[in-house]
Amino acid sequence: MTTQRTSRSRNPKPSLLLSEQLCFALYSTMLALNKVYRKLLRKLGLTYPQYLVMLVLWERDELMVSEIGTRLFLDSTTLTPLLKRLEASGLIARTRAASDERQVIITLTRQGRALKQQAQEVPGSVFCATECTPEELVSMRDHLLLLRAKLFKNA
Amino acid sequence: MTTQRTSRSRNPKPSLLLSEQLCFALYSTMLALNKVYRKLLRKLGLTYPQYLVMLVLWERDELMVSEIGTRLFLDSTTLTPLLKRLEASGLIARTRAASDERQVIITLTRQGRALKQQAQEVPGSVFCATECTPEELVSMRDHLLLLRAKLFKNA
DNA sequence: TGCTATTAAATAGCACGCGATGTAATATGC
DNA sequence: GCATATTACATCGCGTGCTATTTAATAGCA
Repeated sequence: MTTQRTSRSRNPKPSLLLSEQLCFALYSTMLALNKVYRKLLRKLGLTYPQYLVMLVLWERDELMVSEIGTRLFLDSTTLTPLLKRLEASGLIARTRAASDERQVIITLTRQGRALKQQAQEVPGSVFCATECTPEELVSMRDHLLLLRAKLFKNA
Repeated sequence: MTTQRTSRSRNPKPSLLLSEQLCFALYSTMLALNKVYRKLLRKLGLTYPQYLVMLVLWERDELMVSEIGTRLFLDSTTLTPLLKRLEASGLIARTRAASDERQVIITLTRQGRALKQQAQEVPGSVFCATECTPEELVSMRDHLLLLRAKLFKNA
């Protein structure tokens, strides 16, 4: 048996205690966030990952599958079926690029562009659900982005 | 078109810009974290959610499914098949409680208890992958726990 | 030109995570 | 004591997210 120390003790060491772990805090907060989004996105007919794809396309239309993947840290394995569902919903179109037949270009349909109006209220609703100040949220975001970069580097 | 303001502007308002969003930072950091864990847990034959269940059981053995669920914020829909897989791996046993036949009591097997030794190195490896100071990690964890509580309240 | 390597996306299979629903055991109310 | 409600799990179906593999198109190069 090795000695367990909590991260609150004088000489903190990583432990197997669930309550101590940043990772579980991250994981379970993500579950909570998903719950909030599920409720908000239900009226838009979107899941959270689908919403993320729409956010990307509302910023810049006509992207390759892999370009969307780069922005969202997802690969074609995840995106291909997701994009087919968005296509089936009538929000996007998938067309092979003429210049390079390997590429599938994702384009917003009129309906997909129109959905942006309904989505405008989502960030505000999520903001309210967090009960945080903008400063707190920006601070957490920036710390997370730093952590994300390091985790990807060491993955 | 409504005016978009970034959260860096003087009067911050929640926006549809991906790069601005705490939620995407949380989501994508979770993906990165999962990558790190997958590599570490592969030699233990565990997924991250399975690892979480083992953490709970290593702290306290002989728990009901719903007690594990309460600790991990997961319900029987997720846990039942997961626990069956852990049972198939020989790490836990599932037995109906005599006092209340509705309850399924989860018990560690000898092999499940033994796995704790191999798991001892995991938190340290993850800690290294974060390249953060313990103080930074504790601070992020506590901010996340606060956020989690608020999100569950408003879900 | 023709052969090989690389790239973009898709497919198959597995493991979550959850909403909706079902089932069996226990608790409650009259 | 018996009908009803509640509780604890389980089942079904769907949508990710990933590993391993496949297919088709393009690039590179002798």
